[in-house]
Amino acid sequence: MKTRDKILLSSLELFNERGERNVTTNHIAAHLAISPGNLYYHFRNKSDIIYEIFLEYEKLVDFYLDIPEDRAMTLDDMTFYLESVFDGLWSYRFFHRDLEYLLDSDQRLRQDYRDFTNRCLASISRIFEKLAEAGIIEPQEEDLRSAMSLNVWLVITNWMAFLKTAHAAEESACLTLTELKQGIYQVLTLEIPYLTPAYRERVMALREKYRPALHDRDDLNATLCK
Amino acid sequence: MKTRDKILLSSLELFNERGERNVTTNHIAAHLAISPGNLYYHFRNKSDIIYEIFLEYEKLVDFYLDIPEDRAMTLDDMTFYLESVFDGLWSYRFFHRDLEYLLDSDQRLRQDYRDFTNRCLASISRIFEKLAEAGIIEPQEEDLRSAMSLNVWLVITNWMAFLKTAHAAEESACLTLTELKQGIYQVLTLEIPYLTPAYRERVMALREKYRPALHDRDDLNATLCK
DNA sequence: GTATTATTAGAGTATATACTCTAGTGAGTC
DNA sequence: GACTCACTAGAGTATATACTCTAATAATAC
Repeated sequence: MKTRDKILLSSLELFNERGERNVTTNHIAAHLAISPGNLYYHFRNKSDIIYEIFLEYEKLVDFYLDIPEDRAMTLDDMTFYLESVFDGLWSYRFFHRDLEYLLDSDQRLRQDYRDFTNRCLASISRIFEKLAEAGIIEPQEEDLRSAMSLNVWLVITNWMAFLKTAHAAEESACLTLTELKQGIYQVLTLEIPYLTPAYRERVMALREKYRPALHDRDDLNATLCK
Repeated sequence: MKTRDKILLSSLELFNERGERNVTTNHIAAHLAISPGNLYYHFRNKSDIIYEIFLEYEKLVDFYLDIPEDRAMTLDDMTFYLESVFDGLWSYRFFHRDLEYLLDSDQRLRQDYRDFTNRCLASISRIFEKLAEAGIIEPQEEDLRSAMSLNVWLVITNWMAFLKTAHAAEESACLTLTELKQGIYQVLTLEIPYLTPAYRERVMALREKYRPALHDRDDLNATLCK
């Protein structure tokens, strides 16, 4: 693997693990056992590394959220979208953590992220529309649909922060993809009132699969997360 | 005013304006025209300043979210809760921005914030319960009510981050309380399906008051925010 | 007044951080 | 063998950051 790609990979790994704020370019170089000079041969600065990682993230989510227009939408599609988006969020989880700072220090990123958000919102709204066409949810006026889409987006992008901050015993590193996907339970909660009678049972059953475990997770975590 | 209080006030002001990450103890001292030594006479370190500011924030929100148990809830109560919570969010807006980092660097804060979140969630849930008792929304099972409360919390705490990141032309400083309160529109969107026929019209009218302006706000901002 | 205590200034320190500069090395080309 | 060129090492730099230390001044108690 090329040094350049190794830098991107290690950076992402370290950022996700410790948070961008706690990872310096020297840390990245040390982690790869290369010199800082070498790192700066491949990237002009830290922002450039982050920007390239964002482009990957963007590409991934755009790929996941591609809506097929030649056929009706199924419940499986919806499940796929939810699972995928949370997968993406997990793989690039450092990003939303320090989002505001990152956008403040890179105007390119700010602009691109804005467009990205708008594309995501449009996709979510389109998914709702197609779910209605498929008779899974009741059709809604566009106004309501976009407000709902925005709420879905807010829940999705804030779910991880909630997990990491609301559970005292957990360190940041101490978070599993499974827990993250309990966010799906929250998203489906938003849909409940709009489900058609024909699909209500099936969606509720799907939602049940993601229900957070009831017991206090602290003990479990103690064993799971060293 | 005591130097100690001035430090807290200036810190909050600078944190809100520039973000905690961009404000050093030296900046705070310089802003007050006092020496760093003086600042460190009053506070052991930066974390202690942040912690005390959090305690204020916590106290304020706890005060706002006190639910009177001796009478029924009105629509005005609900409006007050929403307005107040967003006021609090505005006054201490730096806090949620760097939340994860702050909690990672101060265990007291982590524990306290966790308890704070849980109290807020309980209050939101209790508000829903009392809104149902008052015939404003349909009563719901506890399960659903707590999932809904959590969604409300996620929307509220993430609304500002959304505003600051989704609008490219806006600098962080460039955000008004009015815009922030459009978050109320989003929260009321969550309630729509649960409104009783008796109150539906009134709540929808209330919601309308917070609807975000339709036009592209960039031009307006250019004039409003220097 | 004198003693004590609270407060303040301001220079200083140890460490970290993002990034630069110079001097290479090694693989391929002619 | 001479030359090129992508790549790398590693020491070094300017600046910033959180925080400390000492000495001095103001406020208060007796």
